Amino acid sequence: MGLKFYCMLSIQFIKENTLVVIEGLTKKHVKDAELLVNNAIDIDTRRRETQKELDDTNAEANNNAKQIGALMQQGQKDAAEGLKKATADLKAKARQLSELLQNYEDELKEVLVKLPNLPHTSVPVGRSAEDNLVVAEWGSVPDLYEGAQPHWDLIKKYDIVDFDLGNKITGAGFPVYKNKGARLQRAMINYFLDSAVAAGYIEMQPPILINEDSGFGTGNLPDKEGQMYHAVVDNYFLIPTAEVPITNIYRDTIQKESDLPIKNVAYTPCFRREAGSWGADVRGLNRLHQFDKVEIVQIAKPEDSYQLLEGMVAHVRSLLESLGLPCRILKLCGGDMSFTSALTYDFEVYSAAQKRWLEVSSVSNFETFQANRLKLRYKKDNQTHLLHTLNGSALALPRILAAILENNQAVDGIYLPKVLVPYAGFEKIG
RNA sequence: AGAGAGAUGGCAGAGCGGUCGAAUGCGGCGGUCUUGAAAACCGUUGAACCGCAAGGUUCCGGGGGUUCGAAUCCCUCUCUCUCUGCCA
Repeated sequence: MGLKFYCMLSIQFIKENTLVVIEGLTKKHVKDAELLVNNAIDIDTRRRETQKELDDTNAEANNNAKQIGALMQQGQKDAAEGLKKATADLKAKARQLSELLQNYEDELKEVLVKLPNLPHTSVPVGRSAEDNLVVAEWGSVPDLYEGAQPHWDLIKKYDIVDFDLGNKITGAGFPVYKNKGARLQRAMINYFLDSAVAAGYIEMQPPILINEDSGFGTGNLPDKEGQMYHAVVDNYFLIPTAEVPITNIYRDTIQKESDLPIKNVAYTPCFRREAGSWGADVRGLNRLHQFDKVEIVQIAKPEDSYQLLEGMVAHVRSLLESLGLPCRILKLCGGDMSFTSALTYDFEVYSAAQKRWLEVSSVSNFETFQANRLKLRYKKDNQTHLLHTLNGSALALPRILAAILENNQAVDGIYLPKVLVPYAGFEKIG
């Protein structure tokens, strides 16, 4: 009992905004949205009726128990015995009702868990990546010299990332960064962290293994179980992103209004099994099982969250501009958005030698979808309300590295973006 | 890893099986006093669910059990602390 729901959209919201919900779900291409929603409301009605009946039964039993206590003290044993019997019957009835209630709750949860978050009204209609909206684009693709190479050749040429060694130690998708490759990576981590701190984010260093409760909190369990590495002996999971431990810091809390918004930044390695997503065009640093990422997270009052989302977009944009990479921002359409997101901007850099856009950041507002699971709330006018959670990469490292290597290559070596030189301690690879 | 102790409201800390959602202290909020502040004094102060409301139900680490009745008794799990061992 109590709050055992791990559902995402709250049933109250669905009841009060049925049409909006159906419309939103349809935009996300949920099949039979109307049927699912009506079914949920139906189950909830029965659930509430059962709960009322159970509460009444319990109230009566409690009342009896009090009377029995009083009778015993007065020494009226016979009267007490009679009441005891009646109360035992009530208990049996309550047991049945609470089983029934549990059934309804499970049934409801089963339906609700299948419903994704509703898209923000500004989300473009569409089914796939093709329908995403380009909302900004800047920088120009460099003219590469004759004989320019894709990054998977460059890393061999300059001996800065070694996949064979990673294979030997672990397996595919676990590269070893060497020499200036390792130093450049470290430089980027520090640069990204410092930039976020300068923008008002509080830096955190969370655990990179999480327990089951945390996995449920951010919605990575049970759905994406197969995507996380699992340390079976202790039943811990390796994080797929810093979002998971950072957001879970605030699980099951009631925040003070004056502490909002909360802004955190964290660097962590990220681990993804990427089961089933290995394709022909996945080469080199484009997709890895372990990679480094700096993540920004905000927890905000509902009325502020979209403005703060724009602030996060601006922050990521300024990072990318400072690196001098050609870049574009996409507003994802309903069909391409994640299950949990209400609005997502993807950032892509153009990697000149492989002639491809690479996603390097994804900035999202989840509104109350995660907060509902997390029980993350704040108090206003003596009432508790769910908060909004937002996060974004700022930035994911390997693809940035790939783009820098490819775009900045010259006959005599690879030149680092100027902002990274003081961090790296060198200005050229090769 | 071995031995012992413990888990109660924002924190600290009480709680003979019935009158305990829980004493007390601190903190928070509101007020009196004050030119203002402090002090002092008064009041207020957990969460979820059902209900228009009155009110009701549930929650004292998690799960299960005994009982008419459990924060209080029993079982189990998890976690924390102290001592011993081991080790970045």
